Amino acid sequence: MSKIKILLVEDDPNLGQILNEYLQLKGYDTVLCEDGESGLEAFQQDKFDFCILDVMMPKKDGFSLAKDIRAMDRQTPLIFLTAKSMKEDTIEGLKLGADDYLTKPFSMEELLLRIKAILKRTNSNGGAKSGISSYQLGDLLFRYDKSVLERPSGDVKLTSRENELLKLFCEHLNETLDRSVALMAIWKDDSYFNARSMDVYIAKLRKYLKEEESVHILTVHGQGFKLVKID
Amino acid sequence: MSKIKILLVEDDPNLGQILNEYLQLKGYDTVLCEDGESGLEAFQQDKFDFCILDVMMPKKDGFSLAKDIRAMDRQTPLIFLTAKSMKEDTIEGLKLGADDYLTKPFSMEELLLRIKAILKRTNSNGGAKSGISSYQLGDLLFRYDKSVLERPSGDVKLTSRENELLKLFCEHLNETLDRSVALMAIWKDDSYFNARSMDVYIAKLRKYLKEEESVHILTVHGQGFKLVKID
DNA sequence: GCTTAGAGTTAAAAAAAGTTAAATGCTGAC
DNA sequence: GTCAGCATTTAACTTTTTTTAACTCTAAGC
Repeated sequence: MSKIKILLVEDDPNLGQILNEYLQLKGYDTVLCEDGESGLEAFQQDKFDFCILDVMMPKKDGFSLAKDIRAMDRQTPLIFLTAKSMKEDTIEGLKLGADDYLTKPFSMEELLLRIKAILKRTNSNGGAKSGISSYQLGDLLFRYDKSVLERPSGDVKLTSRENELLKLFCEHLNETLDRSVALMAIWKDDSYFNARSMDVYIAKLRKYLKEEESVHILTVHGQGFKLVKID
Repeated sequence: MSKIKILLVEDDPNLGQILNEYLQLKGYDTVLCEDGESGLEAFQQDKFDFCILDVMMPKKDGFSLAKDIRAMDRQTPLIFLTAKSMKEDTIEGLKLGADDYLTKPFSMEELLLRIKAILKRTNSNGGAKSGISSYQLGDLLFRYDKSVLERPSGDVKLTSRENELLKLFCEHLNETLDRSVALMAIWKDDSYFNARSMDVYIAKLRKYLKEEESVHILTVHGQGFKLVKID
């Protein structure tokens, strides 16, 4: 089993340094970023098993960063560090899908305990580390783990782009998925050509989903797409 | 617009009584239940716009009740009342989909503020999570979820602007919808050109609705438009 | 009744998305 | 290493959606 990889985003160089060294000492693989923007870049570049985000940071605060991370990925555990015990912040943070919350000052042991508790929980109850791995879409069953879309008329083997894109849609079921979010999540780069490439994949997915009446990808012009399931 | 209906579940008779009277005084329609089980029955019986649940209760605690409510209904706002500031509880509760959290003792004003804030938020961000996804307009059925207006003479596929605008009208049925409100809601920017663009869409919607005699978009000169349905 | 700002109508321009196929890139078998 | 086969990107072209513009009509104030 390889090392658990943690993204640590903390603007205070002292604290950041200390946390970073401590976590590495404890056997984690860490990446330390000094602000929200570089944190986002790092998250797009690599796969992480855990995120620790400071709330107050220059360029992009922790909540904003969490929102972007959550748009790309729904399950990576995420905890916030904050200066004061602000109830409003706690609630905001937790609604963004945080798993926990630490108020400064906190002890290293406390942080470690929280991390372990969360990893234990997410690893055990989800089976695999990567959360949900299959989605029911009417009569279709999308098996992300197997890259297959099981249909009454016959299964379709999905390519990795198709697979990732459909998963992203499933994670955002009935919500608009912004073009840029999808592009950054899958292509790691929001550019004209990648956008056109995505359009091609949208067409492919539509073709695969065509036989299921209750499921549609509809386009939100100028913004993105929405996978809609009607119950 | 009718009164907002709140389900209040609180086992302490004193606090329950006080909250109930206060909320009614403030113009809400309330139903008070003394335990989780009767709370669940009440929720099954009626439609509510808001739920306030005590966490510690006999028969069925607030979390269990919340879970049951969420199983039936994903969007009705829901806040918890709890005796102590227990972080674990807060997190559990928010993961069940709570919108907020109040620690006893709290002031009536605080409760009221939270309720208003949440209602405002959930009403405004309509987009993805808003409950209703289809509207009956005489013989026409507007299916927001599918972006389709179903008419006896044949269905019309709506573009995303048409879809959003018609939904906004349906949400404001028989009320004047201000130009600026619609522009901000859909175009995110209240400017001359967007206003003219909207006028073009008004014309399109009128054309689509023409065959249904009982439904009209009428203009309120200098202010906005009003979707009127005659029963 | 005249004036004017707001709204209605229509069509063209511009931007975004859909479609299809060819070009390119990648991977694994040989 | 080379080649076949598939995945992905690029490209050219089409269609749809949205915006802009020009012109007309109407309501409200004077």
